[in-house]
Amino acid sequence: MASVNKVILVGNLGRDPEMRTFPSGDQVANVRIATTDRWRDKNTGENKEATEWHSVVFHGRLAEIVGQYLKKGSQVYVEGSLRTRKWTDQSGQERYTTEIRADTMQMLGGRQGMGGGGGGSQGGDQFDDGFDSSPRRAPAAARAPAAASRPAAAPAPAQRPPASSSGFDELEDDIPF
Amino acid sequence: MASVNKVILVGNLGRDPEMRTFPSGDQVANVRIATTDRWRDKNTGENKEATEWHSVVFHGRLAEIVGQYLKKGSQVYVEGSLRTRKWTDQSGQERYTTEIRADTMQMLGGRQGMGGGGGGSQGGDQFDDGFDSSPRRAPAAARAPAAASRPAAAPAPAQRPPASSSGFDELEDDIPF
Amino acid sequence: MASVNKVILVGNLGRDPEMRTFPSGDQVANVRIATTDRWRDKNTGENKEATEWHSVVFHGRLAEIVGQYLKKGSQVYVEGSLRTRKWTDQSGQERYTTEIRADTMQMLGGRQGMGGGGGGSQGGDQFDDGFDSSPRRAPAAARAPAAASRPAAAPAPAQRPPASSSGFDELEDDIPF
Amino acid sequence: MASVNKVILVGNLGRDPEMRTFPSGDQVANVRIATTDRWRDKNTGENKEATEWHSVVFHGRLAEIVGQYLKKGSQVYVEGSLRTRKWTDQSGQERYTTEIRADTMQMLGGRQGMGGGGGGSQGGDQFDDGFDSSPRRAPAAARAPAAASRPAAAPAPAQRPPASSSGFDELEDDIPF
DNA sequence: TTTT
DNA sequence: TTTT
Repeated sequence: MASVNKVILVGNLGRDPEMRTFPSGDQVANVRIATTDRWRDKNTGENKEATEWHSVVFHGRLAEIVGQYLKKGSQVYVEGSLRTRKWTDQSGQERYTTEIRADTMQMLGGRQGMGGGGGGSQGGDQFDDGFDSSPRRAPAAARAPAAASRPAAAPAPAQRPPASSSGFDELEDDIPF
Repeated sequence: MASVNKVILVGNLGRDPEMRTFPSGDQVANVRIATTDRWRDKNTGENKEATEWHSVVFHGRLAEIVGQYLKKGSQVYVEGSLRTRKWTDQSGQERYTTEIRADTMQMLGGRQGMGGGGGGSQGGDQFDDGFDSSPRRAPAAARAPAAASRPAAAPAPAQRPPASSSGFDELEDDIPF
Repeated sequence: MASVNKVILVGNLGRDPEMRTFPSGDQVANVRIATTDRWRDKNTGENKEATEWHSVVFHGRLAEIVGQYLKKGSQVYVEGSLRTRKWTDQSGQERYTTEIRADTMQMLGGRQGMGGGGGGSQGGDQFDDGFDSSPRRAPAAARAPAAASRPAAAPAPAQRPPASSSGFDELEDDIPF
Repeated sequence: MASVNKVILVGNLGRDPEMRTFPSGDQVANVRIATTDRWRDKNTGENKEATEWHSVVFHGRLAEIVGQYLKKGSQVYVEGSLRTRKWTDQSGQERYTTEIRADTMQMLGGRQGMGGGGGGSQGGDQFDDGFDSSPRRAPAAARAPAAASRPAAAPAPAQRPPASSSGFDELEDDIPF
């Protein structure tokens, strides 16, 4: 059946990416992204705001880029799809966590939000290392793998949802997100 | 801070909408929408598929339209934003549910998936009854209220997440979704 | 520089796709898609509508699917990017034509709008023939080539814009669109 | 008929906005936005890039914000819809120009790209003057008017397309864009 | 937990 | 005509 499952976010990282590396060398990056709505209350005239936090998962080459260039505070554009994972908590109850699986990522807003220590000329945010995460013409490696397999994540008995490991069988380093 | 929080879905209703009506007459519609990915496994060559289920909440005039025209199986285009609600389950544990708050809705694919009993000419899906849910030029009533207030939903002590009631204080009829 | 150039359409084909085949066997499909806005005039209370026509270009495997399954009247979801081509008309003047280069396509709304003669069970629109044009997990062949080259189309001296032939050098059959 | 006509851009202004003011005081802003794709050529291995230029039209309160805060070089997120206008050139020939009518706008990337002279703390891009152009909860004034009427622009006899003036009858100051 |  |  024809279907579309698409998420588009522009927001800021709440903290540095959580990286996990697989024995194969493949990486997964988990990131928390904040989006904030601001509006004026019709009745009271007050300025209001509400922040939404999103869990975003990056795979493969995209994860590497995230680990290398993003840090707490970075502003990013992310395009991906929703995935709700089922897991079992300590008490044996089924629980659900909704994540965004990223397909593309664009760094926004100059170097101020970039990781990697390098100062560099404020105002730029270009990658000069041969990769490209443009939505349309990016090399395969800079986008999510197009037709990855989709095994269920092995759920861990935890109170917090287990880290997403879609598409991989073993974790070298399982930092819960 | 500049931010974007946008979801676009094309999928089918898993069951009829769950409607709730407020004393004011305002309505909320909760809907489960399925999106299905199909792909061929690179290694085995097998055809695979995975279905994702999304909880979508409609308010106001949009909710009325949903209640009137959509039913189990209806194919829809939905545009909205992600909202994660926190609630407390029976055992006192904090839990989270992620929903899509719909801003616009478009019925797709002819009358076959429409509610309301009417047969009508198969193949069409035009509305000729004066409302309009077009993304760009819809009358205010057919889109989500533009600058609604955003009080926290009053969480109910339940094992399932309480029905979303953002923006309203009292439920006339609280069907858990 | 970080950038995003994205178009999302849901609309209907104004006529059957125009197909062109290259000596290599590659195909290009040109399609005209109508989107219609309806709204009620604030001042007069009249119902109004305006139709927008979009030129959409499909390449490679996507073009083949379009040629095989879409026809006049088909309802489709298209995701792509904007491209403005420059060409020279008969009088030597520079002119510009804006097209949407499609990355993904989803057929909507049951078989009523499908080409290929087959009747089939009205109401469904599932493909069971091994291809997949889902936005996320589609096989490479059903999406636009990820990193195609981008030579300028060779402009033809015509009053109408020449057919788009980005990425190809020779046309076997040059039907102007 | 159900339809969607949506454009999402992240790019930079090629020059300062062109502002026009109507006798009523309403404003229109015309902006040129560049999006750039970069990719590595599969065959030659060369880094390539192509820039696409988009004409974007803002109305009402959004136009005012654009005039006040954006300038050449500003990085923006724009959401809108495609509109192709027909006009007649000097020689009497019908010509077409495709524009993006903006519905929402988000400034990206800190103050480095902001107009208005003010230096301020680099890295910020917040508005502190009571308006809000957030996609979801913005006050009506900061988004495009929801149900504006849609009269055809009065075409001017020019070699370049006449400036877009959808929704307005008279121009106080007609700077061609 | 971000950002302004 | 932008940006890196």
